[in-house]
Amino acid sequence: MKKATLKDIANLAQVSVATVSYVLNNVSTQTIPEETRCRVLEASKELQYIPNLAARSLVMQKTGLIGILVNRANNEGYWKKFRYAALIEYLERNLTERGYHVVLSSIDASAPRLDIISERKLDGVFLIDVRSDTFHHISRLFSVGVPLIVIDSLIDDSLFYKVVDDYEQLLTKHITTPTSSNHYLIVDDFNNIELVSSIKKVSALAIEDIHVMSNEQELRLFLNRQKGRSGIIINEYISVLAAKYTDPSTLTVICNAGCPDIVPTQAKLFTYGEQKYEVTLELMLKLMNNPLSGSSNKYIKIQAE
Amino acid sequence: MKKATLKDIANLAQVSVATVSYVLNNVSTQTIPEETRCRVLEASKELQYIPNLAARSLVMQKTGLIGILVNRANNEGYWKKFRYAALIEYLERNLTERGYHVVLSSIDASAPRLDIISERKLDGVFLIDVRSDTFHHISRLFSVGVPLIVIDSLIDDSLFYKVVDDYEQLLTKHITTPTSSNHYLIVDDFNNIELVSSIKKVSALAIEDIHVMSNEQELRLFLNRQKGRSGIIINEYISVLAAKYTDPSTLTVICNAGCPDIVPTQAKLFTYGEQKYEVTLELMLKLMNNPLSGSSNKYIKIQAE
DNA sequence: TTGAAAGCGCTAACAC
DNA sequence: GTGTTAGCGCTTTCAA
Repeated sequence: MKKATLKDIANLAQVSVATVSYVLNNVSTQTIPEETRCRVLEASKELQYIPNLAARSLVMQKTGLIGILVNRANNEGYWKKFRYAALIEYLERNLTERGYHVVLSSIDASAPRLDIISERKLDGVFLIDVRSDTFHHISRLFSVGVPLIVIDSLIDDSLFYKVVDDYEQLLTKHITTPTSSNHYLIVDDFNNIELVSSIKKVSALAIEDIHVMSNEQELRLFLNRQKGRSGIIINEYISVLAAKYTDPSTLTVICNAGCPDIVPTQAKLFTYGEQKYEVTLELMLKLMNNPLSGSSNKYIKIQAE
Repeated sequence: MKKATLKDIANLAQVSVATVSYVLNNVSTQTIPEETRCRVLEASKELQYIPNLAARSLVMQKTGLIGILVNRANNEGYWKKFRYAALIEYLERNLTERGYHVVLSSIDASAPRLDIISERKLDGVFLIDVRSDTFHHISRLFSVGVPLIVIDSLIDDSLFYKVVDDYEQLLTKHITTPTSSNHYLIVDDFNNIELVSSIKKVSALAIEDIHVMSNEQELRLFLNRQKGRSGIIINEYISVLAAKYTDPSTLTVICNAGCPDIVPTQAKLFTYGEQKYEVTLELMLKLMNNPLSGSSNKYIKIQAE
């Protein structure tokens, strides 16, 4: 009933553990006669051998584990809770497909502990919506040399790649045209306040026309003050809430949670979706193959669709 | 630049690795004088020591890894994609809080490979929405003795615990009362068809009054045939879609995705939520402490709120 | 072509 | 009290 090991196979097949390892891993530098190869393979099948990846990791210095670390605060609104569900699902599914295993871990936004990266010897890390004021904790990780991609966070740092939606392009070119600037804007409440500030700024709207999401009550109060105006909302889940208090046809929704389907039908919408996920994934795969492959510009800006 | 190990600390503190291990793990059977304890602690701090959990796992035969395995098919509707986002978030957050690390892995619903459980030596496993016709692959895992909880799946098996929403109680007691049975029902498309069948059956509705979700087009056609009737919908994301084609005030929504907030405001709703998650988590914690703690009834039925 | 053996970093039994 | 040492299961060098 005990799990079979290389040793068990070696015993059964009457060879050494080394040989078993060679066969099972198809080591190209070794030439094994078909006869022994078969004996080993058969024994391994009979014993239902499954390798122990912890042991392998120890010697290989590679774990095959990729971390997705999401900054979370207590009692988040559901729009925050679901904001990264689609991204996580995409990354996980594609990484799993490629033979990696994904470790999902929420980290306390106000006191991030990233020990998991070293403890588990993660081969790569996605760090999502991180506060920049806590980011210095992380800089020492670079010495560890782990490929790390920061998502949805503006950070003053030149070491790590950062994938971030290009709200500027969207807000200035497509939405707030000079001729129709009588808008209000509802901004998603990212943990990374620099991102929030940046969005506020590029919107070129007055302070009183901008609301940063906090809770339903505040949202309602803000919307009540905007009667008759049209609005831009970042995060489709927030738009669902907003539709309770204002006419959806006056809304333009910027979908950053990968679920445009829930946007009220009368609203106009833009989405950051699949494409963002693809870019993020490809970047990670590239970084893991060649940790030093680095362009000087570490910001990857995603265009909306 | 290289990661520090116990040996490095031992060298620096002028003690043996054993002593270092004792100190760092607060081994109660050993009595260490304050003086050496400090030396070790200091050295460990200076070298920024972080334990290698792969090595520890190897000797302890415990990895501290919990798997959340979600059956997924290709090209799923977004209602399926988001169905377990809240559950996963809850389990992950609470498990992480307790010092475990969560491995998230989608497995191909039509050809599940559960090697990950043995490979990674997971200490516990949640298996979500699994097809029963592929479940026999799994039975041998019990010999491994891994605590495994099956979620949202009716399975003919007496070994594993199964957490499942009690649709029967809800449908018979609360919704389809004898006096108002002129309903239609839209059922979420679980991979576990036994669950779908069971829901159909307990609803006591005629075949033509039941629609199993497949895609938006089919949903629309079905709803067009139900003009003027009231309907019950399982899965709040599907209800959003349905609201495009029918009057939301005629709908009763059973929320199984943890996001009742998106349900159209005019609709009536029931939810399976937090409570389900708590029960699932507690069961796992219990099972991990005492793998043999088993009541004979392996079905845990969750009541709606 | 095969195998003995060193060692990845850690724990714990046992000797001193 | 502290250190020595035997593993945990695996890969890989080097010798046979």
